[in-house]
Amino acid sequence: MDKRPCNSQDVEVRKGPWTMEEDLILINYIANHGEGVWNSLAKSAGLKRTGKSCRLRWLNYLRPDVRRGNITPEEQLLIMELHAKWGNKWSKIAKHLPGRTDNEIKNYWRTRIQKHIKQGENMNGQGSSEQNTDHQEGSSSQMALPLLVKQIP
DNA sequence: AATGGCTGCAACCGCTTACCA
DNA sequence: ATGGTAAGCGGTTGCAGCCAT
Repeated sequence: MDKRPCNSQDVEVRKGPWTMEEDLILINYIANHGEGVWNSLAKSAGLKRTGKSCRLRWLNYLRPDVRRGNITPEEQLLIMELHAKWGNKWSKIAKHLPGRTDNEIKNYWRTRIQKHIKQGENMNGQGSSEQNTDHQEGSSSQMALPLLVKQIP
């Protein structure tokens, strides 16, 4: 993948944060034509973005059914249960949380839950090595689960 | 009021998987 | 059966905003 641009016309590829104008172009284009092959979609819509970038933006932010922020305690519990079961299979987990994206769940896990698990482990005085912070921690996250539900507002 | 550190989120990168000719 | 292409996925990074000093 990630081949060179096949013609010299599309030299300019924008990166970084999306502007409101770009968002609108993408939303309108998909509203009129639907999702398709992302690379050609990006071109046809006149966006100077890669198809990959368009897809990510659409799935994680622009889709009408995306719910943002305010992860409920129920969702949090579910995330933890599913993570204990499957590990870092974020997209799989996201499928069980309607309106939530894998990126959001991943971020939520890494920034909040993981931190609390570490704190919990430290409180146990184990000081256990940091190797098991990720998918190996299935068991430890399960143990920390009740603690977390109380701790996270 | 200024500033330095921390946190959380959006977006990118690189690898893997699925599909098609 | 094989090679090429697009999509999907997970990990990582950059940066804006917040908070403590």
